[in-house]
Amino acid sequence: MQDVANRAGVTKQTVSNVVNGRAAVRPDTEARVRAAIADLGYEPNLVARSLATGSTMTVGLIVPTVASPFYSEIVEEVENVLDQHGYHLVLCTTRADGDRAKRQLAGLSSRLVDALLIAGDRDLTDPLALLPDARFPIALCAWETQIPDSLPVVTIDYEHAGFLAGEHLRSLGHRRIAAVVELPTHELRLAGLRRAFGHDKVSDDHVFVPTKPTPAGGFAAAQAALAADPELTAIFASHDLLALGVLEAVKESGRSVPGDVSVIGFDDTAPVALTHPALTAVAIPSREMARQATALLLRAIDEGTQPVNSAQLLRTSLVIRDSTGPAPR
Amino acid sequence: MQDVANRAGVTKQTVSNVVNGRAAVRPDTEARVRAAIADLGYEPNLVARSLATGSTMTVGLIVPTVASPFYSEIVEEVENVLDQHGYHLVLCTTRADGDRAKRQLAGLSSRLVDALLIAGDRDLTDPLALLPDARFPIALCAWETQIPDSLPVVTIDYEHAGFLAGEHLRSLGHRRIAAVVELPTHELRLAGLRRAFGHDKVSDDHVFVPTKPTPAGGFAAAQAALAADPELTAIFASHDLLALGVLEAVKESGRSVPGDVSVIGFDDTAPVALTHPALTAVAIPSREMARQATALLLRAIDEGTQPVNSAQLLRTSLVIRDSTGPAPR
DNA sequence: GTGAAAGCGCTAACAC
DNA sequence: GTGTTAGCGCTTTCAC
Repeated sequence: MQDVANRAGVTKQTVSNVVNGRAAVRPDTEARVRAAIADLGYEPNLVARSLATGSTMTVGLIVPTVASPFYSEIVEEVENVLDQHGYHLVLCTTRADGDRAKRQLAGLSSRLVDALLIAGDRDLTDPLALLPDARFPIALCAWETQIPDSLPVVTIDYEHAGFLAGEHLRSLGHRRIAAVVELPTHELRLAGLRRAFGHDKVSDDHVFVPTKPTPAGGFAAAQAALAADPELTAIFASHDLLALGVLEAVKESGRSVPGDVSVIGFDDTAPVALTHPALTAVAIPSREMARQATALLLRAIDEGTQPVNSAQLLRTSLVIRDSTGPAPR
Repeated sequence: MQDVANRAGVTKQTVSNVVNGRAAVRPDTEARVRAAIADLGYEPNLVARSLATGSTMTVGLIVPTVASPFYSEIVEEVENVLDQHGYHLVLCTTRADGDRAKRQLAGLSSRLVDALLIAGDRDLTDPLALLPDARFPIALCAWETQIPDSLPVVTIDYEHAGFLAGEHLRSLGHRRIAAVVELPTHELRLAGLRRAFGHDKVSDDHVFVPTKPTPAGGFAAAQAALAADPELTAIFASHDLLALGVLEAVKESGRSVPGDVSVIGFDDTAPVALTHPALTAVAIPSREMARQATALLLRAIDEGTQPVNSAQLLRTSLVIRDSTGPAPR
């Protein structure tokens, strides 16, 4: 920068003004400076700028994984918003590894980021205690388990979403159902389902916990469910990837969907609209959550305050497609 | 830091030594410093450290998208390797937007990152000219179109991979096939397919370009293919997501897979092993590419040199599952 | 083993 | 409009 200043016959400060378009600079001076910048191939050092300004123009995002449509949609949406505002994204995936999550949290805490968004409570329920004293804004999104009231959060009412799914199945006449549910992560979804049916109708022996959060996991769990009760007429899956596997398992067993067995998913991410039959699912506004949470953080950065500490619950809705129908007689 | 030093009755330098475990510090001094750190809740400012050391412990990754299993696997693998070495990941997705890609490139160029990995050439073939003069290591991976010889790259022989798929189908007796191919992105894959069959066997009117790189896109393209030539016995899809849609479209048309029509995919990402029938696919070692490219960069950072400029081609293989079989008579 | 001084490259605040 | 001065929080070098 000093070199540029020398070459243009000005001071560093003027170069800075030109680069940042901040103060008014006389056109001919600006031209000289720009010429010098071009000649020398000068590019400002953002680290130095960050040290001087105290802002890194970077936001951290912690997600459980990126290899699931739900979270990859969130990542993309967050990055969209950040990009629009000139911010960069530091991505951390926790991968069901609490230690890793803690390590990442510590790493980001040291002023590498201007704000932090934590999406999904899978691996980070505990270390959250560390957070409230951070010196940058933090927000949570897609938070399912006990919502800490020390931090702002944008999420949905997962219990209600589960209830919606249950109500839909119940109103179609289903009485004998199974649930393929990741536990304890998705226990609220299950609780909602049970509220719709009455707890006894979805007793523990009709709840199947997949070994992996993948279609394969859902497939195996659904096979177990059908083996345990061949008479069941509907299966609830606690998220879309599981539902994909459930759908296959039901079809594989020779049953028709939804003629013999109805299948309902959860999240309504992009891939499920194309299954055959197209999957009915509770739609979670993941992109909207990501947008709002990110906006919350950017506003907080702007105003130099902690974000308003509120719990914002977005609405969920049921997207009825072709995988659910009336219970067979 | 000065506060900590005062409280412990030492200088900033000693605090620095303690924090970094660098020089030898007398145990009692260290204890006093650590106590002061704990009391004051001191955390080192990484930005200041970066300015002093010239290293940000951050690597940039540019990918077309994160909402596809192929790239999300790469992102996860890169982050794994970085995490192991104490590095952070700055993620940029280009989203089929050349301008956005250019902007991000420019943003990262200004010493925010210690190295840059560009995976996938979808949106960044052009601005690559800007790169060679960057002052940090850069590497490419999963590069399909003309490989620039100014930068190191870890990729596969896409033409050969396409050839493998073609050979497989040909050896099963298929003669009348269609290809669902993203163009121009995947033209090498198509070229390989054609080399196996002879160009005339996969003429342009048997090539269908999906409107979107999703299962839905593959579904529509396969429907068009089947409508155009109801007699075809095999369909090649230029990547897995398309193959998922192709599979559905074939089944939907009342044909059996692989009895009537064989389907072969490309990439062999996790989801395809669970389709029914399980998808045969050319396996691309995406995680291995990501690992090697990342390792290349970390080594270059370590040694303070540009990475060795080589084109490394990993091997591909065919994973034969249940979606391909002998051509019907 | 610890301290003192200098500097990383930039911006902020004010004087001219 | 532009120059001057100070300082962001750390590491580096070298003297002690």
